[in-house]
Amino acid sequence: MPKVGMPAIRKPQLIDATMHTINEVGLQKASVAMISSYAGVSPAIINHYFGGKDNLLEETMRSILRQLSQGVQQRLALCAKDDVIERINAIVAGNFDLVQLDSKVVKTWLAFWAQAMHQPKLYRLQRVNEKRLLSHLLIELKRVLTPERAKFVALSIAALIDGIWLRGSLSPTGIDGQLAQRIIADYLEKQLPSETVEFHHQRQLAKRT
Amino acid sequence: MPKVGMPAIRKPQLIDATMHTINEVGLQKASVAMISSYAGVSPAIINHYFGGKDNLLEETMRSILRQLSQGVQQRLALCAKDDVIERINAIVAGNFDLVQLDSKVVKTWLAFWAQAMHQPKLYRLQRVNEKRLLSHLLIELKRVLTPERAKFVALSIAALIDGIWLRGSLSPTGIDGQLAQRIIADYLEKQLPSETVEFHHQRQLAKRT
Amino acid sequence: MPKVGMPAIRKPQLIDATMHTINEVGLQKASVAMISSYAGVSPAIINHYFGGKDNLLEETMRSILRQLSQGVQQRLALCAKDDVIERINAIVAGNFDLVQLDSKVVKTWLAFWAQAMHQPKLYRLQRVNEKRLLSHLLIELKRVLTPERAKFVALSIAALIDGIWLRGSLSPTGIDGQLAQRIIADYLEKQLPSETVEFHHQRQLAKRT
Amino acid sequence: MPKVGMPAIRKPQLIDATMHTINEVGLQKASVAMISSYAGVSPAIINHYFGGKDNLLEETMRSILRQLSQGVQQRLALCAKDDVIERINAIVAGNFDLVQLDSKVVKTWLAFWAQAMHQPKLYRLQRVNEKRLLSHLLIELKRVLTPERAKFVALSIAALIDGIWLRGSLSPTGIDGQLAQRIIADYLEKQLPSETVEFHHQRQLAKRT
DNA sequence: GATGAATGAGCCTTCATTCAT
DNA sequence: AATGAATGAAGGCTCATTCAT
Repeated sequence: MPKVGMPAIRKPQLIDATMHTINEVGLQKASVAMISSYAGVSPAIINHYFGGKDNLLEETMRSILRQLSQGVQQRLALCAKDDVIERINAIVAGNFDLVQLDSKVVKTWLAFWAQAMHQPKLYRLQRVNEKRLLSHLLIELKRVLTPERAKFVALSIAALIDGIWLRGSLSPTGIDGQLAQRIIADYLEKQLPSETVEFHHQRQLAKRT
Repeated sequence: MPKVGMPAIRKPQLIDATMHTINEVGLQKASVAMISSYAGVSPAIINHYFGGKDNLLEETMRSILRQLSQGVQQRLALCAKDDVIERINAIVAGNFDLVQLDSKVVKTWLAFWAQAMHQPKLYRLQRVNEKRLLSHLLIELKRVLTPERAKFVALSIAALIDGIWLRGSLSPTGIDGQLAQRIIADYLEKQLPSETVEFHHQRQLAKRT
Repeated sequence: MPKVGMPAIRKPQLIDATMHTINEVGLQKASVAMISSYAGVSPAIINHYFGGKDNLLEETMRSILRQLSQGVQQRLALCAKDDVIERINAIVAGNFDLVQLDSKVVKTWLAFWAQAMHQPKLYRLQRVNEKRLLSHLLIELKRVLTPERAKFVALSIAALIDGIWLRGSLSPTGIDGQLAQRIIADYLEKQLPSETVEFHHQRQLAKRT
Repeated sequence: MPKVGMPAIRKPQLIDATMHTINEVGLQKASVAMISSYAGVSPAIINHYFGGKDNLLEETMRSILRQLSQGVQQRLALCAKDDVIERINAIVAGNFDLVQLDSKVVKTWLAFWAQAMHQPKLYRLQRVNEKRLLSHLLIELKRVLTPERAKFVALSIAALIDGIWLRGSLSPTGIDGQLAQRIIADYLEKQLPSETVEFHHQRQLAKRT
């Protein structure tokens, strides 16, 4: 009987090695030889477990997106159903989760974003993710704004999230998640009806006591 | 008897071919063979004029940044010195110039952005550009906001610009420059002192008559 | 507690899988992975039972040759000892046995023939087989022809057998065993002494009544 | 200006190296590295001139078939139009031309024959060649035999040619072209009408005086 | 100035085989 | 007995670059 359960060990190990390698040298130079050598295994292992480099890359992207999605879902689950601002803050916080701000993850993500334009599979993954963010935001905003205005604000917030993230990715100091949340909170206060804002503030005060 | 002035012909020709090729197949697969074949010349030409592929890529990035910079400068020159909003609108418009929204340019830029993280020369170019945008915005905002607040708003606008641009780059319908300008104008109205906004609106009305 | 008698099950199973795979993708692409996967077992099994791919291939060739030899022997055993033509027909029929005309067998054989030139073990197998055919033919022909003439005719018949087989191997309609037997019977009638031919015809007539 | 006319030098050189290598180690082990090393050039050259190994192999097969075809055509051109036997002998002689009997060519051909079953391009080449031989023979035979009988005899001669060739390919002494011609001449004498045979013999006698 | 020839390094992948379980 | 894990070697191919012409 052979060693069993290795896939469950090797797959995440190789995905991590992939992100590590992309972080170090970039996607272009991230060869299977480099990735596998970082993982301390033979290059052939990648084909054994993923059936090719492309699949490994796709699974790596998928892994990042899964983590992002989970981070948002978990935060939303902890929120009150009726505090729109709190819920949007949760969505934003999920997108600036510490895991997502790790240099390894940031560079991998950006590399895939550029790559996605020329690789249908990655493109689809990216699009799904992009639409999910918008959809999450819209669900909340529609409760306090007209549909048209809700869409406008959702687009703005999504743009702020991605913009801050993109600019931070290139900054030597990395992405400032706290600043991101402040910027977006500030934006929200000015866009949402005052009752919504008031309601949120009072809930926050209540929490602290 | 060498033909004179060839560099002035060949260099832009090859830079254009580079963008075209990146647009078609992505940076990863954009080989010198492909680029030169699109330009209708021999691969050796690239080394002749640029001394290597890396330099060609750098010059291509430089060319895009130069165009961007010029677009902003030209628009600013046409603005009143004292209408902050008009000037910021000009900066935004420059960043969403039709030339910059061309698929060729968008994909090339994004490719370089991802690449910049692992290539010092490109990194420096990108940083300069990034700071220039912020600096342009700050100059205007500081005239109507506290330094601290000005920085906060400048970062937000820069994020909105890059975020809209990034999200649009992946969208099948491309980047919607008009929407971008509306989102940012809306943001400005809510962030700037009411006198500043009033002043701008009256100038606009005056212009039309 | 090892299962006993497994070799007797596994070996033919793997030999059959080998022929099947060669039939499907050719000898070049018939990897142990493919062969074992068709057999529904692990690739390591092949080394277990045959000690390597080369041995498996050799055993496969041996298996085909054994079947061929048996087919001829069985047919000869049913013949009258003194009817030369009937006996030669039996030899020919053995070489065009339905088992030997199966696409799997034909392609495997041809692949080995080409291979034999560069692999001593296969070469020896092939030579033995080749000589056996000639020898079988000579034994019969020498009873009715001069030794010199017998050799000449034996070579011709062997060539006809192999030629028809080879040409048929490439034909989309496969090998026409019936036509082969007619061609060779026709050839024999013109090469053998008329008494021999007469004797054969009368025996055939006698059989039917 | 670059070196010109290299393709005309390199292509035959590489095709020759291919046959040489197949002769030495067989098609399976004939890697581009080996072939190019024998030709004294870099492996990349093969891609430069043939665009891949497959094309090189195909061109090699084509080259052999072209030579065969030319050998037959040239011999036919020297024959009297009305001497059927002489013409068939010419066809046979063309197939047993010294060039075609070279070990290099024989092994290459056999390798391709086996390969052809799994590679459409080679298959087509082989089929064309096979049909051409039959067609050449039929043209002559139909002038002296009924269509049905002509086809029967043509198939027989083609089988004899291929069979003698195939058996000789495996023989340590190589292919005996002279014996082949004697066997087929003998066959013809017994299959063709006596006038045809007579006419041929008298022409031969006349030639010698 | 411009080119096709030529190359060496590197990449992804396949594969026969070994090994621990 | 049988297997999946794992590997090192090798294969075909791409590519940026150099060079003679």
